[in-house]
Amino acid sequence: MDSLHVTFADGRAVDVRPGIRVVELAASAGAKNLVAAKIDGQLVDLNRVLDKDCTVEWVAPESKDGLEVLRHSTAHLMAQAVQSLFPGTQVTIGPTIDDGFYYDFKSDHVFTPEDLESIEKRMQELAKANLKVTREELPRAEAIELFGKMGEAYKVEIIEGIAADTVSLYRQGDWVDLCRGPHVPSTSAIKAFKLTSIAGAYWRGDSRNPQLQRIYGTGWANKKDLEDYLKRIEEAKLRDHRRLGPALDLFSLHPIAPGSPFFHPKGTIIYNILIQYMRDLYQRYGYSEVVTPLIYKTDLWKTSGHYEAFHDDMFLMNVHDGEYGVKPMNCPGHCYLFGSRKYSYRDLPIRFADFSRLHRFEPSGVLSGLTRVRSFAQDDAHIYCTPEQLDGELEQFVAMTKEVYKVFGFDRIEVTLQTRPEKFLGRIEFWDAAEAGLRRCLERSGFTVEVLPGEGAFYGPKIGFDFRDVLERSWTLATVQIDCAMPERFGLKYVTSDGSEAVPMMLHRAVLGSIERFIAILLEHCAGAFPLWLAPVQLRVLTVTDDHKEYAGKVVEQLKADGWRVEFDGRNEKLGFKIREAQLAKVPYAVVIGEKEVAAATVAPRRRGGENVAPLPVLEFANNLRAEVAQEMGQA
RNA sequence: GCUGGCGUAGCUCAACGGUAGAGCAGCUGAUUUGUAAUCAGCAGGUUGUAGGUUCAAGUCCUAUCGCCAGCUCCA
Repeated sequence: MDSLHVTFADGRAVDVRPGIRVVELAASAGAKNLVAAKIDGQLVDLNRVLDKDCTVEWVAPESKDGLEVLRHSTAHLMAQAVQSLFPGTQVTIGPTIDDGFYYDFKSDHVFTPEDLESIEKRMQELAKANLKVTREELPRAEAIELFGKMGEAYKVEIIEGIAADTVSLYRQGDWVDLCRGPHVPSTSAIKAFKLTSIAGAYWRGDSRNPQLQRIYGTGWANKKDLEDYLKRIEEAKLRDHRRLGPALDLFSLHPIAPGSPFFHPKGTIIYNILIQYMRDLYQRYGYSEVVTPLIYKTDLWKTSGHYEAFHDDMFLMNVHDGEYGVKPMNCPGHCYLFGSRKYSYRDLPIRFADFSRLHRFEPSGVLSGLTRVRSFAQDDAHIYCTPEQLDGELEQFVAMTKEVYKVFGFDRIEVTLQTRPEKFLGRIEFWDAAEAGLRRCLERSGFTVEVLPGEGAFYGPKIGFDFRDVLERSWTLATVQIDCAMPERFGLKYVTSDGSEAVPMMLHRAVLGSIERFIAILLEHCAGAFPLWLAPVQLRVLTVTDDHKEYAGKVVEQLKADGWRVEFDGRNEKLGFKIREAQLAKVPYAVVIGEKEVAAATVAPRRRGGENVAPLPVLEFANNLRAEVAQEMGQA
């Protein structure tokens, strides 16, 4: 065979000599500005040699694959820079992540923010030096010897874990790293990057292992994309609930109670509306709300299994006659409630809803605004049902979740199925049945699902509905979990149709998740501009001059009597100033009252954002508001 | 909890080891104003806290609390 048949992505085909390198093929095909190629669907270096008929697809730096390659190569460039500046530093792993990359190092030197600047500078020099990036393959044993000689203990450990006979190395200049690749053909292809932060990270992600130093960076195809990204991050910070919440006077945090938010009057309005919204849904979905104790003797959690698994995360206290604990979750209490009387299969399902405040002693390092707190409430409920009712209950939960998220406009949901962890309670056959039930439910739900093996709770598998905050961090809001342990541990029974006793199925579920976390995500989702039905202040009545205060006062009373949350701004200020303040406070409507409105007995509403509504009588305005709320809540 | 960074007025930020300052917010007064900032004046601080070094500490050191980024964990 003296020629190879190459087919391009656009359908064109050429015959080329065997042994041609991809980069030469690109040149002859007129393809420019490439970082890699896909041969038969597999991402490869441009220096790869062609030895058989194949299809070829070019990978531009801006493409998803291109950025992946580029960022990976940038991570290598960073590692090279770090090792040249700080001899003795060992490299470990350096993968790409969303928008960038990181590399974990073991070094006696402690990296500082100033170091990032010098590392960046060295990276730029190395990029400019246009070092050829070359791939070579080495037998496993030789690679182990090579990295062993270099003092790269972590790399040796990685290679020892690789099953293949040969491993691939990448060289650029005098620097070499173990890597699967592919990489850019030369360091000069790396044009736009920035090192962003330093953090600690455990080797292989295990806190029992040595802690490494991780340097994060972001990398892009060109300077403009980099600038755009940095700008996007800056803008996202403006939507951060930790900034917006206090600025809008919704909540605050004080060192006197770390991780335990104070909700101000305006934040409390939102808090209570969310709970009321769930209560209304509960009415429709057949839940029964209960109120249960906050503090229990620790025997409760010894029975449930939480004491052993959760001990360090609980607020415990010794009081007079023994050890008590503040509840970190509602389930054990609900089990007592369920067990306190005899239920028949005819009573099931029983759905106990509970908005109790929960306390968990989270490690100080994980506390963050409202997303990770030590004191919170959930729209929590536990469902006790027969095995036959399981699928129906799961289906109902998914329907409820979909209904809720539609109202809030949450569409970027990531659904995960989290299965049995290494440490678990209960019988394996329960777990298998439970996981099968969750899988059936998800298959019918239409969601794209990611399975996270071993990530389930210690008492059962779960489905998580995750959302991202403005900084792209993922948080679980809704969750449904099947309990494979607690009903049995608490000796729960119900009477079946044949008069015998059986252990009920138990589900844990929340739609909003923690109210605190939900408010955080909601706040960032709408950038503080809450929809009318949720806005803590829905209307602000503004006077043009003092002459209009009397009529405006009557309008305020009328609107309040009609159930609206109204503020009155009758200050001696210019209208423009008051409008500006209402706008900055993100009040949905500024209701302007001047001479014309007094004369015509109307109001002149201005929507948040600037749109003016034609003046109309107060009651008519209120009717329009009612219609707007109904539409927001999907009841129109 | 671990690693690193940061704590100055209500907020955003200044201040070489040498008298803690500005803008906004607040208060007082003037101005009576039509859809995103009227003007003037006043007040505001044990520089997170506790030690230490120094003639002198917001600045240097130690401890501690909190916050931020990430890791481990998690609604």
